[in-house]
Amino acid sequence: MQGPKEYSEKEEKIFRAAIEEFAENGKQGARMHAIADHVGCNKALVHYYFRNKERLYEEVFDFLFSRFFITVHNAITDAPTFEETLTRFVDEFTDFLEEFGPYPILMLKEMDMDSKKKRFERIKEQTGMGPMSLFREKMEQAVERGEIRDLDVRQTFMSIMGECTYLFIAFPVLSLSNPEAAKHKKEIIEERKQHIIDLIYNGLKNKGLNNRQ
Amino acid sequence: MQGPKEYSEKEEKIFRAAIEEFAENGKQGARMHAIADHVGCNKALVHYYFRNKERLYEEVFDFLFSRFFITVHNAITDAPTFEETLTRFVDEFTDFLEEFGPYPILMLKEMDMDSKKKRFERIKEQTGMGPMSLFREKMEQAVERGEIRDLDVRQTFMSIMGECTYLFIAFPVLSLSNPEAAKHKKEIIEERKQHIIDLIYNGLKNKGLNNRQ
DNA sequence: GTCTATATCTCGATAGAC
DNA sequence: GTCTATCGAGATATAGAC
Repeated sequence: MQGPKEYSEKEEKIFRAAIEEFAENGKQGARMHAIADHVGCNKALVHYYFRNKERLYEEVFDFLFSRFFITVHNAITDAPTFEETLTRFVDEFTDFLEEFGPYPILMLKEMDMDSKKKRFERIKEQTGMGPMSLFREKMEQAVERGEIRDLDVRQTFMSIMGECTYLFIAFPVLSLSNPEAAKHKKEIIEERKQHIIDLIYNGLKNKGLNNRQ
Repeated sequence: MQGPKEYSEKEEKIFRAAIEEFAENGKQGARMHAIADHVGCNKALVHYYFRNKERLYEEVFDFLFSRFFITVHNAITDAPTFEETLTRFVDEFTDFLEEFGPYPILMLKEMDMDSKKKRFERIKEQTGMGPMSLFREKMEQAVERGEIRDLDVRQTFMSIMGECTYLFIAFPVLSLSNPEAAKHKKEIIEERKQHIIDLIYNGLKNKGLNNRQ
């Protein structure tokens, strides 16, 4: 994992710890001393590198947000079938969630509209077409060649994102009925990917007029 | 909306405000004075009724958690087709999320395993069979009568929950590209319900051997 | 039950030695 | 760059009048 700018080794460690701490406890719940402890240094050093909590949070937010955006963007590629496009998308987005947890998604609530809009625009400039437009393109092509049904693009996009994200939200509850879930996390994640691809692709697939009620 | 115990009028108002405040800002981010302000009373009164922040939070958690559990439980009913079972489930669960936001779901992360397990068991006693077992029953019946495919129950359950929940997580982002989203929230929610039911049911439906690749 | 005033505490932030 | 010590803001919590 790389930070957004060039970080010294210590700085990088602090930044990583900050990502974890914010992800675990939210903006307000995060504790500067917890970040310091995790790295094995003093609070003052965290302030030395990142000035204050607000700036540190913003830097973490920017990093995660652009990572998220770029991941989703890159995950939508050309492929001969929409099934393959979907497979790659679910695969890469889930891997992203595995690395950073569902927090990058949940963070979006914590920013005021203006900041969000600004950051959104800035990243869009860097990556060209937004993820949604890209996804729309692939879906519409698949509809045209008769592979899938003509469903609302936004809704479908939300469905995929939701199915992927939910595993990581529900994991603590999953662990209740299956205490060893944490051990088999990798396996569970791979199973989940397959299920999502199967269920969604089947839901989208065009089965011809006589099969559509 | 009813509180878990018998509340006096004022107590109930404070409790409601607390739900909102915790939902908006998380456990640590919530402010006692914000709750008091919202009700139009003094901080001291909040303490008078609920002793301290920790207890208040736990009471809110318990209330939301059992509401969630009971909603999901009641939403899974007998119906001649699985499509109807699914429709009712998506409808009721989404309404629950509309009322309380995605927070009840996210709160599950904030409790330690032991408390969670205890609360889980307690509610299970009250409601009899857990939601998952109920859902399993309905799905297996539908598989037997050839209505739907034989997919993993847990996975399918997660898929539905995820698709429903995500709208409320993504809403702040939705509002970015569509500033009037907040105004049409009701409409958007109803559209989303329809999409979810359509996509999932189509994904589950058994199309006969020759249509299964 | 409800308020004002205040005590107590937690945590972010800074000063200053090394 | 890194630490110790400490300040000060802001929040929770309590005491005590009404």
